[in-house]
Amino acid sequence: MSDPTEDQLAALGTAFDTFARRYKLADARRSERPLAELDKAVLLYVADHAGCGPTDVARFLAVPTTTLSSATDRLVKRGLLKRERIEADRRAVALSLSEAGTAYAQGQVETYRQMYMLMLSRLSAEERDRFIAMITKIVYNDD
Amino acid sequence: MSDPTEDQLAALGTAFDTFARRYKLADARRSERPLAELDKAVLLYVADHAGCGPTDVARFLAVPTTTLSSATDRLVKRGLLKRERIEADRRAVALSLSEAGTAYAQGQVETYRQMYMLMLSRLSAEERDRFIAMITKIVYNDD
DNA sequence: TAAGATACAACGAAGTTCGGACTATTCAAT
DNA sequence: ATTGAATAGTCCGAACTTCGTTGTATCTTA
Repeated sequence: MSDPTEDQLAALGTAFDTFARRYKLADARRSERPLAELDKAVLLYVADHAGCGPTDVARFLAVPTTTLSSATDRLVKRGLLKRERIEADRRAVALSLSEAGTAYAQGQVETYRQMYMLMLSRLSAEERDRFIAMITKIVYNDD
Repeated sequence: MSDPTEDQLAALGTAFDTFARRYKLADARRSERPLAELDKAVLLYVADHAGCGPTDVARFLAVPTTTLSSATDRLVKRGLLKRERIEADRRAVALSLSEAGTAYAQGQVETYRQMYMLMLSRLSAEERDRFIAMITKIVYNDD
């Protein structure tokens, strides 16, 4: 298969660039100091992996464990995250969201949902499926 | 036109999520301490807008001017950016890239180019055009 | 020509990242 | 059983970044 043309590459570049600046989504909880980017990522990850350990999260997000420790500290301090020692391995800690953390995560997810909605609404019904299929291919079929 | 389905929204969400983690591109100049995200953005902007002022950049990137001042400071200190008083308005400063800055920017652009290349290479020739058309529609036709 | 708007920079407080050192456990191999 | 190595996490502190406040020229305009 022939290579993409320079025009295509350039077009994709400007599109992504604009994209990134445009869809810099706002925080759920306003008023309070917004969470650090990392903290939000941690929250979202734990939302889908209740009981996981800090190391799991650190590996997934590709940050040093000490950095992740800071993040969980902040989240616990804010009452969004729970840290519990577990029986099976007493060195380990199990992370899970508190009531408030769950609410925050849901708000965040909802915000994303609306953003995606807005994006897809620009495409026709058939285009939507095609677009999703393509971006999925790009994301997952990469060596 | 009917709304996107929940399935579509969910699929797009996971795709983007993975996308963001996967394509966290490395820095051009390794070895030295990597530039802050903001600094890279500034460099890329100035590369395309030689002679612009700090305020322009700040507005474009949506950060406070003081923050941008810090960024230009760092860049100047590293020898990547030049700051020059201009005649027309002596309060103003004209930003432009130094030799090294230009090299850095080019390296960065090249890295992006390769990333886009990798992405598009996953699609067939016709898909590429369609994909670019769609993402462009999404990015630019948004209220 | 004085009052106000502009373009920036200096300073400093508050926060984030992450390497190094340290504690508590668990595992593995005598 | 015992001990030496790996593991899970945390604590500490240095180096950075962000951004509000304050201050300084320099236009602008009434």
